[in-house]
This record gives sequence, structure tokens and C-alpha cells, in this order.
Amino acid sequence: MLTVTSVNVNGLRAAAKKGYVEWLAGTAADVVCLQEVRAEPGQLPEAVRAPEGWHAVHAPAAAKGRAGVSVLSRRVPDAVRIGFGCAEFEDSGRYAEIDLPGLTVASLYLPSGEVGTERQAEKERFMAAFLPYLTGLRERAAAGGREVLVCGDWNIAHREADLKNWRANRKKAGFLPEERDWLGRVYAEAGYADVVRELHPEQDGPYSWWSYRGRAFDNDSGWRIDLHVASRGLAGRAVKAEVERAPSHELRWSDHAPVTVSYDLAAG
Amino acid sequence: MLTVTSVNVNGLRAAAKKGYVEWLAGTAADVVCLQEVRAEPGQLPEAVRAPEGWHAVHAPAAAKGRAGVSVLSRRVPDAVRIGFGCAEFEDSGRYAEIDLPGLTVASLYLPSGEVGTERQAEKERFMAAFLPYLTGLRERAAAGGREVLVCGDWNIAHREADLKNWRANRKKAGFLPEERDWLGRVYAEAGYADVVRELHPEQDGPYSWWSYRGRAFDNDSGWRIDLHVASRGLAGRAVKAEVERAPSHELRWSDHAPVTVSYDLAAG
DNA sequence: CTTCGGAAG
DNA sequence: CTTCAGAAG
Repeated sequence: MLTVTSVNVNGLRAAAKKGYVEWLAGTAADVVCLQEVRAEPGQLPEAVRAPEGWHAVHAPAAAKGRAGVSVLSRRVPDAVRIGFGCAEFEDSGRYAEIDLPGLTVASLYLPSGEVGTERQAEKERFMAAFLPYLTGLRERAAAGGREVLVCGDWNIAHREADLKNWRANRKKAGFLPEERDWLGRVYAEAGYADVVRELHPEQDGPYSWWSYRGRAFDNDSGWRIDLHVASRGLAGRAVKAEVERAPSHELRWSDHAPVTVSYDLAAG
Repeated sequence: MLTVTSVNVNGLRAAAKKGYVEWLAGTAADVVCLQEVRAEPGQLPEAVRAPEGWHAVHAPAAAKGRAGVSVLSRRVPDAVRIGFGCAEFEDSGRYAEIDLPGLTVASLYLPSGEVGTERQAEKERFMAAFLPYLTGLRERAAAGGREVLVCGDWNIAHREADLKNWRANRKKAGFLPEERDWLGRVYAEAGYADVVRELHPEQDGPYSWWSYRGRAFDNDSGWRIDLHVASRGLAGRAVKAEVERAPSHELRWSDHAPVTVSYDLAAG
């Protein structure tokens, strides 16, 4: 069994002071994908940069305090790659992947976007470049007998069940028709599956992000944008999914919650 | 008896959350001069902008989040003036004065300065313009039978006894020979006196500012830069001076301490 | 509402 | 070391 967690930490330095360190010490995961680290490795305390018992890969953004993804794994990766070959996003701290036996695991932080701004155009450029990469990644992996898992903050809710008030958000970044269509193509054309949705096809959510504004957390007015996007073979081996919604506002250490899935790699 | 307090609050919004409100509620002062308010009145909670039982005059800086002086008085001022007639500093949030019967009280926040930078040049321009203003202010007041009190953060330590490590600070802004000389001229030429020093001529300090850096507060490694500068007649009526050093690091609500002096206006 | 950077102190 | 503004989320 391989257990993988994805979580947007919204600033690892802040998270580390609020409960992330204790959470990591208590997790049973074998691999942890982090997004929005918002720090260079040298700015992190030793115990956060290189925690005991983990191998850590950090891909900070060139812009200080922005983005940044990491992948922690209990075993040493066979290979590490940062970026996905698109010049514009090479040093943007948005993509890193590691190879483990029979599997490539990636941590992705897709741009958030904001309608009518350059940041939305950037998100669109990222999506345009990332879809063909995903296709090629899966094909190369398949040729080598490997599966692929792209965990992260995709910043897109796919369907109406994936956010609390879909009607009010139809013109908001993260639930635009073109973004939803694009995610549909990741599943329909690139050969991936939405692991948590396949395990829980009927329920609303489970949400993994609640805005810090207003009473979004208390009202469970959230979005399911933190995804395990797996090659179909791997998706079929997912046996359990869990979103660790904090028990209280005081115990939250990010505006996102960890999304954990266990994969039975030995299964047929 | 008229009791006047001067205190640099280092951000009134932050101070209000840490103990300023309780301090104001408990003070016996009749007039309170604030410096480094660092907020527009509209950004302040009602109870801080216009506290019960006080008349508040606010002189914010045009630059948001910078400088800003206020004067609180229990009685309504006969007149209010903001700025001292120098165009460069008119909207800099560094000077405001009110008239009370027989007395003009001002709140001053002199630029901090930093050797070798434009900020030091600005400090020097402020000093050059402010000295003649002080002279004229005292002369006009005298002609009308009034005294003058200019309270505030002067950002200059006059003598060796006015800071902890004077030798190490001889080339630092706030203890430069030209700054010390300028303050000497405020006393010797403009007709004012350093009230707290006259009441306590022999002791070191009492300091009123300790840097947040390092262990300055714990080591009492401070500076006496928050001054009551009074026309000589008024200075002669000062009967008691006190610096309210916080009893603990936890109870500090600014890097400066309130400096309070009681004046016996009825005295000969 | 919160994170982080940078200017200012 | 702390304040605040502003960008980003």
C-alpha cells in the first residue's frame, strides 16, 4: 500500500508555526506533496526543510515569497525533475516530480487566476502548455511500465458538486467553463482520472479549500480543487480517500486541507 | 496642575491591540501627545479615534502608514493648527499644536534619519526649518501671555547621559554632533528648556525608547529622545516627571514609553 | 482574512 | 524585531 497526501500549505513558514510540523510527524503517508511553500529552502528551519525520516525535494519560485512546490518521500527517489519543459514556468515553483519504483509522483500548483487580469492569461497559458505535457508523461510512463500521479492544487473545480455555491461562481476564476472543459480533457483525452471523485461519486465535495474571508470554513463553503489526478491504472487501485478538515478554526494551519489517498499497488 | 504625556505609539492600531486603550483609560493626564500613529482617522476604531472624555486632533501623513501625530485633550482646544508652515512638511504628519488657556501644546515627530541617506538630508531640512519656527512660536506666545510646550519624539539624544552606549553611537543618526548642537540651540537660542533633564540633572536617562532589536529593552539599552521641550517659564513650573517603562516585555505596547510631566500653572 | 516582501524605524 | 502597505490568494 502506498499512501500519498497533497496539501497547499499557504506559506510553509506560517504553517510550521501553527501545526504543520505536528501533522507531518503524525501522518502515515509515504509521500507528501506540498504547494505554496512560499519560501526558499534556506529560509526554512532545518526540521521543516529536511524532516527526519523523509527525503525532501524543493522547487521554489524565482520570485521570492511566491508559489513553490515540494515533494517529501520516505524513500529516496530514483529520479527528480523540476518544471515541465515550458520556458515561462520553468522557475515558477509550480511543478516537481519524483520517480519511485513503478510510479511517478508530481506536486502541481496551477496558477490561481483572476478574471480580466494578466493572471488569468497566465493561468490559460499554463493550462495550454501543461495538457500536452500530461499526455506525454503518461505515455512515456506507460512505455516503461509506470503509473503517474499528479497531486496538487489544480485551482479548478470540475463540476457543480465540487464547490458549495456553483451558481454564484460561474464567472469566477476556478469555475469558468473553459477551465472546467480543460480539466475534462485531462480526464477524457490525456488518460487520467479524478481519484477522489471516483471513490466518492455521489457526494458533494469533499471540499479541500475554504477562503479565509468571511465564515467560509464554519459554513463549509468550500471548493474541491486539491486533486489526485492519476493515470487510469493507478486510479483503479485507489482504495481509500480522506480530506483532513481541521476540527476547529484554531487548529487550522492552512486555508487548504490535506487530501490523502491510499493506493494498493499490489492489486490487479 | 496640568499633566501632559508624550508617547510614540509605533502604530496606533497595533498599540490599541496590545494595551494602549487600557493605558489611556487609566492615565491621569490632561493632555496626551501621540507620535507615529501610522493610520488615517478612518482606519482607527471609534474608541481609539475619539475616546470618551477626550477631544482628539489627528494630523495623519499624506503617505499611508507613515508618521502621523495626534493631540488628545480633556478640554476642547481654543484653536488647532497642523504643520508649521514649511511646505515640504505640511502634510507629513509630523507636527500639530493646540491652544489651551495660557498655553500652546504641540505634538512633534521629528524625522528619524539614517546617516548617508536621503532620510538624513530630510531630517536636516526639517531641523533647519523648525528652529526658526520654534523661536517665533515662543515669541508670539510670550506676546500673548502664553507658554509653549513641544512634546514629542525629537529623535535626538542631547548628551552622553541621554543614551546607554554613547561611544558606540557617535556616528549614528540621533547622536550626531550636528544634531546634538541643533538641540542645544533649541535650548540656548530659541528660549526653551529640556524639562525632564532639569528635574533630573544628575541621572542617566531616564530612557524612553528601546529598540525592538536584540535585548535592548531587557538590558535597558535605551535612548532619551522623547522630550518635553518647554518655554522657560513653563519649564520652571514642572514639578514631577515620570517615564512609564513597561513592567515586562509582554506588557509593552510600543518601543517607546510614555513620558509624563505635571506642571503647576498656578505657581509663581 | 492571511501570507509574504520591502520600506521604515 | 516590529509596524504597515500592497500584491497575491
